[in-house]
Amino acid sequence: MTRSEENYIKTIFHIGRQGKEAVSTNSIAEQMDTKPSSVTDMVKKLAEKDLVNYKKYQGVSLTEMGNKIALGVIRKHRLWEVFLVEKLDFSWDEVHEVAEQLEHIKSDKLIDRLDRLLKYPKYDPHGDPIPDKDGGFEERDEILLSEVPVGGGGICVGVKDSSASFLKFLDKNNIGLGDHIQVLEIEEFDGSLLIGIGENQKQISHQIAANLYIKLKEE
Amino acid sequence: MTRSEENYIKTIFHIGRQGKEAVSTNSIAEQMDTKPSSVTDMVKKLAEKDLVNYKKYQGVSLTEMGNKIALGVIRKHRLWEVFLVEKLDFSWDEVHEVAEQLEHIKSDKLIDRLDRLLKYPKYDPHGDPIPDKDGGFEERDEILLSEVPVGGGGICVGVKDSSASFLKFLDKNNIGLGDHIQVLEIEEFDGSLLIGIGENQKQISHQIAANLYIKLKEE
DNA sequence: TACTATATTTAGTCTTAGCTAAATATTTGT
DNA sequence: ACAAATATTTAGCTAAGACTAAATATAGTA
Repeated sequence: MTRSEENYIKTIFHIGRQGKEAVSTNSIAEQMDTKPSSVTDMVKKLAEKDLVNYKKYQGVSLTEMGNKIALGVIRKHRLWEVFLVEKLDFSWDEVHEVAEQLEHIKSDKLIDRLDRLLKYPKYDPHGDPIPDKDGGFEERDEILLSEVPVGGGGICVGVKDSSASFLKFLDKNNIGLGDHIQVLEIEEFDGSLLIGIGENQKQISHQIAANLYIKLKEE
Repeated sequence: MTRSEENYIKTIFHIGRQGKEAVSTNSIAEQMDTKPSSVTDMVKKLAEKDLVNYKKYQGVSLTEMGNKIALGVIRKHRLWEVFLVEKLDFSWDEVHEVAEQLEHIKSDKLIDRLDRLLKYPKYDPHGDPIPDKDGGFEERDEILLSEVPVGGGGICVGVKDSSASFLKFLDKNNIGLGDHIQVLEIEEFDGSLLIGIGENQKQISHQIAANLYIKLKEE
């Protein structure tokens, strides 16, 4: 697997939920900041290797094998992110770029030992689950804060958008994973929310709420 | 800098002592397991970028800039080796391959923080010095065990050959960095040595001795 | 349903970094 | 000093992965 092949596989996985859905040539091109024609070329090559299912004009999905590879790359990416935050004191908005490089390092031993060093973490710094060695996923039952009705609330467990700008915004506003959040009011006009977070109250836009994952309080 | 360019620069540095000496096209090709014609191509490209001094048929040396880049790559390589051994329990014969990949990761912050995590090590697991951020080297006054006269001795501080096979041999024979070694006899016939190592005595070939660096006991 | 807009693929080109074979320099040995 | 051996460079080819422009398929709408 070349670096480039791995990146295509990973992107196909991310766009079609877990690579099961067929995704369009254009969506891949857009996501990877490349041209549709380049995507077609690569997709043909991946189809040759039985990593994707591809029929002209019908979109692409991952095969069993392709899925395994995607999960492997994602596992590496997320473990490195944990490493960068836990061991090297990176902030959660700084890790992505570097992890994009580190995820392509080839060494099973390296990644197993890294996993051990980090004490087998289940989630990365953005709350995304880390696949285990066999590609097993721990899906959480979480919903977006924008879906929580007035009066409801829970623990903030993840972000949907993990762009640096969003993460920096959260830092600036003292919103982080593990925080207890309650929805106090929803503004009819623009969908903005008044939330209780810890001891404080805050007004946040609908867009913010639509990018925070909440685990509802049990029972 | 592409990965390939970095590897050429690094090789030129290693062959000509610190890149000062002009090295031949063929020696680069041999070291990198590639063809002389490929070396010529790349060397021209590096000369364009002012990273090497190159005159047709006269060999190659590093410029100031080329030297800086070489030291940066070597710094990264050796720091990663320390990380693999210290934090992930790799053995010293396993680190090279993985470090060859890790040395090309681009992030100043990453390498500075890694340095800090490892407590600013001065030497890698094979006893080779780690350049500091500005390319500063701490050269040790060390000599090869094969150069030590009968009766002399000191501390084993490094290996010249760091191939996996040699390092495994040393492990098998309980010879490691930090060991105190004394030369008791040198066999005329084949140059093999009888050495005292800790409490024990051992017979080793000239070839082994010619690949162990010794720091002579002071005064 | 037919026409138009959009999505996708094909064909041909470029760059990087390799290669082989042939040409040319340099070095060495007598 | 000159021929033979060796080292190096040049020329032309290849594969991966990208691009542009042109061709073709699909989808949306009147």
